Amino acid sequence: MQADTVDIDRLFHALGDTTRRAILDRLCEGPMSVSTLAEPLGITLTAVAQHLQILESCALVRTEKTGRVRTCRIEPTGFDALDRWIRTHRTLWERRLDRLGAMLAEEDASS
Amino acid sequence: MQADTVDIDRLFHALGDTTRRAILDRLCEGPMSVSTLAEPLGITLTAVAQHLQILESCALVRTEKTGRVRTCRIEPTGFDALDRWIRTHRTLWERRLDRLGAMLAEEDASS
DNA sequence: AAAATAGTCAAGTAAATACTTCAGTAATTC
DNA sequence: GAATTACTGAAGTATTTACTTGACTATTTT
Repeated sequence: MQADTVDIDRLFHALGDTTRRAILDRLCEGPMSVSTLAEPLGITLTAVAQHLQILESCALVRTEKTGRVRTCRIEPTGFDALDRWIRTHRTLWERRLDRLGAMLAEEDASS
Repeated sequence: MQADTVDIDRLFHALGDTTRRAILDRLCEGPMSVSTLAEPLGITLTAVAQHLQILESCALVRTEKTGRVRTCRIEPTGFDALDRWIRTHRTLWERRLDRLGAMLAEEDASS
């Protein structure tokens, strides 16, 4: 497993959870504290902090503590990595499907 | 949780596993049987079949049994759903970041 | 300085996940 | 028709995951 693979693993894992996607969606409204973020989620502050650690570990969120308040905001870096993965794989898959299509067309022509 | 959300949950979960991504990558070479697919993975046929069920349940793979052989191939439907999710969210996030940028610019101008 | 607020840390728990083994079944091949 | 091949199904296990509680620290507010 290469270094790059680990990141993609973490990214997909991070995004595979409804609560974490809800946190990301919420952060689209703008930067906010952990408590504010937690309020409508119906889970403990501790749980939210745990989710934030995961989101931060794959560069989907950035947080910064000032005084007693930790402010969270969206970080596009992780998102870019995901986008790159998708683009690469879409290309590979489409190339494959194109080849398949060409093969079928050839079969048709020769029948 | 809406129907759409369930699908995205399953998609990300499916892609968050190294073995399943390896299966997808392998299937770029073309359609192949479960045994052929399993051979270089170093896990049992049963485990591979379980992964395939997951990949099939979110339309990343399509399989078809003829005789005693089940042939697996890539299915772009699930991939399209993922791409849509990414595009939508990229837009939302970028819009937010633009607003932030504008706010910072305004601050600069007024100081 | 006392009380309230915002978050953190450690430990525990229930459920989910990625496997396994072993015993089938159905389709080929010899 | 006997042996082999390709897969399927049920059941079990170790690990991970998403949470919880409760005790703690550090920062504001009063």
